[in-house]
Amino acid sequence: MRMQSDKPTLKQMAKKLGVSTATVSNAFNRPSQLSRELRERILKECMASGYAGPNAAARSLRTGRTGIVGVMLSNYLAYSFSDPVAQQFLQGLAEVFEESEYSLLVMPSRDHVKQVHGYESFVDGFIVYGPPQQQTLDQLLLQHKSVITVDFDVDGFTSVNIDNYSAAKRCAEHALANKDQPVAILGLRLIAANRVCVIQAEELFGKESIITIHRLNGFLDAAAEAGVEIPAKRIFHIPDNTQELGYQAARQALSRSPRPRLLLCMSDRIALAAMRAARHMDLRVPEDVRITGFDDIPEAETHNPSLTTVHQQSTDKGRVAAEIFQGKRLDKSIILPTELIVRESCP
Amino acid sequence: MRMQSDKPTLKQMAKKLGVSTATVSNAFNRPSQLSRELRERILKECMASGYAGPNAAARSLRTGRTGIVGVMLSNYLAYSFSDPVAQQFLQGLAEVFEESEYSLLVMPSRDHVKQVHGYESFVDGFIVYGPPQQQTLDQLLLQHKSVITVDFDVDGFTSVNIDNYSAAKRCAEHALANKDQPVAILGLRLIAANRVCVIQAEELFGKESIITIHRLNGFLDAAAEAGVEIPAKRIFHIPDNTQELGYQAARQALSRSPRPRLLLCMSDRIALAAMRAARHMDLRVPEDVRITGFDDIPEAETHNPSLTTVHQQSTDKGRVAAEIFQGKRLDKSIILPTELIVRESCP
DNA sequence: TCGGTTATCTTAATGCATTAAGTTCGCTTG
DNA sequence: CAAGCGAACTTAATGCATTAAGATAACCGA
Repeated sequence: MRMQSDKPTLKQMAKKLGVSTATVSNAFNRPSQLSRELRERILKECMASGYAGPNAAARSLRTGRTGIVGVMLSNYLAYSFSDPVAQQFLQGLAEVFEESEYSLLVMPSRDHVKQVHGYESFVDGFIVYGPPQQQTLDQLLLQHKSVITVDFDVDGFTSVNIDNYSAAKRCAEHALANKDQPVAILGLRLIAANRVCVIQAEELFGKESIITIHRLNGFLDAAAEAGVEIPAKRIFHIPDNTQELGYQAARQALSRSPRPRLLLCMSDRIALAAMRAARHMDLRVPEDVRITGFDDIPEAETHNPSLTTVHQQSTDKGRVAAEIFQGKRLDKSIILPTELIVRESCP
Repeated sequence: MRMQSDKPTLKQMAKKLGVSTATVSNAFNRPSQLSRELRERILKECMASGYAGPNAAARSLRTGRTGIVGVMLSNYLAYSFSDPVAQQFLQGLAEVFEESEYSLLVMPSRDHVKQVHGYESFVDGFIVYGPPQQQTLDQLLLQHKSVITVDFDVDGFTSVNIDNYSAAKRCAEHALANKDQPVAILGLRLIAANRVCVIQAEELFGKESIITIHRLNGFLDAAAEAGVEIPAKRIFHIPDNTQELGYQAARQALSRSPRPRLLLCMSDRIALAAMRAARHMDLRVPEDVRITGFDDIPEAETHNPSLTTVHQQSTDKGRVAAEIFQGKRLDKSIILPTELIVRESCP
């Protein structure tokens, strides 16, 4: 196959300059290996000839590294870029990787086929944020590159995570202390359905690895211990962490009779949407309905009323993942702390 | 140099399977070129042997493409991921590229040296968001790959932009209609200083290519036409689009005597910070001070009081850039429309 | 039965650069 | 002055896969 472009190659430059390829290569990569004058002459000529430096693919082929980290986001990219928690995570990642030689290759993990047989395997390793499909995981295992998983655990990979169960339980314990009933749960990605709905208890089997299930169990165990029953038909499944879907679910939940007096939400976004829904239904928060969130995104504090929620260090998750990836930390897997933040929405 | 890893290669797999390398390659890339049974046998054996597919660097070396788009953000990555406008832009990009074969390699454009001699040149082309250093631009020109610039224009590159001058002018015309004086401008990245300060008129020379200068000129021309004077010492430079810096600048501006009765801000983030500053100084918006923004980020609408601002289609910027990049649009450079949105902060 | 397809696989040229090891040569040093 | 050394280059092996073109055998229609 002929290259359509007529970009010069290192070899051509060497010939034109009357030096060896090694010397041209060194001019770009190891300045100490040649005289200053020659190096300058080479760089000047390259610039003049439109040679922008060694071909990255060829270089990588030789050296075996690319300087690129794959960031696999367990959702559509467009979605991830709009999610406050994912944004904070990316910020943390970027902060650390930016200081090293690494660039970030962001990719969604939905479509496993493209990813693994595709050009994405350029990367030196992966940071996997949220659980991808099993098939994608298998492929990742095959690549034997370094892989850090975030917000889920898989045997054989180092992970960065929080204790979702305990955090959720702690939050629910606080919220349930006032004995308000009934209680509804606005849950995120509990089952496979792609619309808002209540769940069937048996649908949850075999999904123990998902963080939202951990949170659900935390809620339910706290309820059980408090002697409060939360039937499956008061547990709502929301397929994605968006305002719109959260609003929808909240309206449904708040329309049930008897009306819930406490909404346990699995994310701040959902909780904020629920507050909006409550306002539109002329319900006061917290007087008529108490609401708790999860994540502690910036708006949780500034919103009126402010949101009682579980604080998690999303930015640190990114930082830590990046540091472990680069071997700047000795930890194997790590569990970051969380903290219950009590504010106005559920005092 | 010996590879430390013992990953199998396509050649080794071919040998082990007793077929040619071409056949193994075809098993991965062109299924129609071999029998179903053989293909399955090959893929199975590869999986079993831990061969995850053709080496991306080698493949790319042959084919000349990588399936990766470089997204060059004119700032620190961590910053860009936190900026609402950049986020929307990235969403738009992601939406379109996600549907094609492309992955996104995000990189900051601060440190030009690494970028261009580095592994980043893997990409098939660049989307450059915001103006990078001149040196980076020169390097980009050298690479003769396809380059789309966003929010700035450079000869030889296709661009996606808005008419910052007219939009700002239109906004200022509206705001100045009520003759409130004095007026201060909270400007973004007008000069090189890395702290909040007022500008010296002569510092602006030679920076005509920057969008914030266009906005500034729009503000100033509207003021001139309205017969309002805005001296340099009432034009504030804010080095980055953050709440904190915006707040700082707003406090400074509102502390001047006589106190400004109108703040023209170059971004919504700054404007929102200014509203916070005003509140902390017991000033009512818009009664005591009117405030306008730029961008129309989501919070502009939900904030109380809501923000008068210039709406720009940030997500579309990303979409359009991605489409042009892929040749799905015939446009050369394009100017997206903007719209003045009058809300409570400056009715 | 025979030339012509088709399906299936192989041969071998090629893409571009890195780098360990080797060569020159001028210069220091005992 | 011979040996030794360092600076400045060159040689050549190597990394891994793609793909046009060729080979082979089975199959097809007349």
